[in-house]
Amino acid sequence: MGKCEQCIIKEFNALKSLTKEELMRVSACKTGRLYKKGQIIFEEGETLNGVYCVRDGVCKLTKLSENGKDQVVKLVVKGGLLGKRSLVTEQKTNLSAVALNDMEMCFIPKSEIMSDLSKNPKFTMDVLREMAHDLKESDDSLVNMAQKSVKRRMAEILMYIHDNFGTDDEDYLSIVLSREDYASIVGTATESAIRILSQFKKEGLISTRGKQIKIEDYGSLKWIE
Amino acid sequence: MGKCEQCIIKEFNALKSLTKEELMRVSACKTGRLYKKGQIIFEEGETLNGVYCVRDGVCKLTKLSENGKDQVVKLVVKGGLLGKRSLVTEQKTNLSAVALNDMEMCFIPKSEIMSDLSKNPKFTMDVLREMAHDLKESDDSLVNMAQKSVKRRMAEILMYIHDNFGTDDEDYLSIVLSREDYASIVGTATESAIRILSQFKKEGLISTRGKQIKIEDYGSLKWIE
DNA sequence: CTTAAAATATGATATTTGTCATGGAATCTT
DNA sequence: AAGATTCCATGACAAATATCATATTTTAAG
Repeated sequence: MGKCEQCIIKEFNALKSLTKEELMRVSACKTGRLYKKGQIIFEEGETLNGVYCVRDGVCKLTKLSENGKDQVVKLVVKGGLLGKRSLVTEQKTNLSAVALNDMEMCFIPKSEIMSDLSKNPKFTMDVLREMAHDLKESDDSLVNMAQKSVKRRMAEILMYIHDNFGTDDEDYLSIVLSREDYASIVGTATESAIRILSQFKKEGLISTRGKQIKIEDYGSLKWIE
Repeated sequence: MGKCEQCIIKEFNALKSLTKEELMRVSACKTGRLYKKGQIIFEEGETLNGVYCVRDGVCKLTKLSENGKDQVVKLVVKGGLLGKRSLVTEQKTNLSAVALNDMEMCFIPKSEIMSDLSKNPKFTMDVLREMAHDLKESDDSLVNMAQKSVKRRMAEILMYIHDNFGTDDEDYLSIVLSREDYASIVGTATESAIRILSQFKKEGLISTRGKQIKIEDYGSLKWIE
C-alpha cells in the first residue's frame, strides 16, 4: 500500500497540512479498504472511530427519513474525507455512506489523528475550514429544497455534477446514478424523477445512453423554472 | 459594560474555553450593540470581521432564494455565536441575521480572537464541535424539507421551539414569530402556513393569543402526518 | 442464451401546495 | 379617535407532485 507522505490524494483535503513526520505515523497505522458498488461503508447510528479518505470511486452520504425514504445529503469523490464529525464528538454518526461504484479508501483511526488535531493548528484550521464549507453547502441545499421546484432542483443537480465531478471523454457525466438516486438527491418520488429526466430528454436538454447522462444544452438547463 | 471573564452567557458557547487572560483581552476590545426588533444585524454578501455573541433576544439567520423569498436557516438565542464561519474563511457571509425582538449582543473583532484560535486547542475544538453540531442540524433540516409534508414540518418547528427555547409562565412559546416567519422556516407560502396553524387550532392542537402560540396537545402534534 | 429480476417509462388519478382575490382584525401613526 | 398600514384569515382555483397501475426495457443470474 502506498505511503501517505507521497500520496497525491491528500492534496485535496485537510491531510495536506500534516507534517511529513505526522504523515509517516498516519501511514503506518492506516488501513486500505475496497468497497464494491452498492456496499455500505458505514451506517447511521454506528460509532465511527476514524476518518475515511476516498482514493477512488464515489459514494453517497444519506440519511433515512421517518417516512422510510433515504435522502442523499452529499456526494463524495476522490480526495474527500468521510467521518470528520467523529473526530470532534463521541456521538454516533447521523449519516450512512454507500459506494456508488467500486471504491478504494484509506481508513485512519481516530486515536492516531487526534493528537495532530490538538497540536497542529494548521491541520485544525483546515478541518475547520472543510467543516465550514460543508455547512455552507448544506445550508444552500436546505434553501434549494425549501424554495425551488423539483424540476429546478433536478436541473441544478445535473449542472452540479457536471461542474464538480466532470465528464468522460464523450461528455457523459462521469458520475453515473440510478433514477432512484436522483430522486433521493432531489427529494422526490422516483417516478417524478424519471418523468422530469424524460422531459429534459424530449426537450433536448440532455441525452442518455443507458444510465449515462450527457448535458446537451447547459444554457437552457440554467433557466429551468 | 460587563466583563467577559465574569459573563455567564459564554458558558453556553465556545468562549467558555478561553483562559482568563484571553477573556480579559477579548473584553477590552469587544463592543456592545443593541438591535431593535426587525433590525438587520448583517446581510448576505457582507464581509464579517468578527463574531457576535447573543446576550439577549432572538434572531433568525436567513438566506435569500433566487425566487425572491427568504428562507430561515436557523434561530439563535441567548448564548449563541454568530459569524463563526468568518473566523476560518475570508469569504463573504452566506446568511443574513435579523433581530426577531430587541436584542443585546457583543461583537468581538476577528483580529482579536484569531490568535486564540490557533494557540488554544481547547477553544479550537469547541468551535469545531459547534460547527459540527450546526452541520448535523442543517443536514437534518435538509432531510425534513425534502421528505416531510408542510404540515409535518410545521408541527415539528412548533415542538422544536417548545423544546429548545421554552415557554413563558402561561405556557405560551417564548419565541413569538409572525405567520410569515413560520412560512419562511417551514418553506411554504404564507397563506399555507396560516391555513395549517388555523387547522391546528381547530383541531385543538394549539391555541393562540394574538401572535402568541400555546401547544395544547403535544402528543398529537407528534403524530401529524 | 434464456429467464428472472430490476430499472425505466408512462398513463390515470388523487393529494398537496401555491396563487390570486378579498375581507376582517390588529396595530401603528398622527 | 380616525385613518393607514400591516398582518391574519379564508375561499376559489391552478399548478405541482405523489401514488397506483401497468408496460417496456435493461441488467443480472443461471
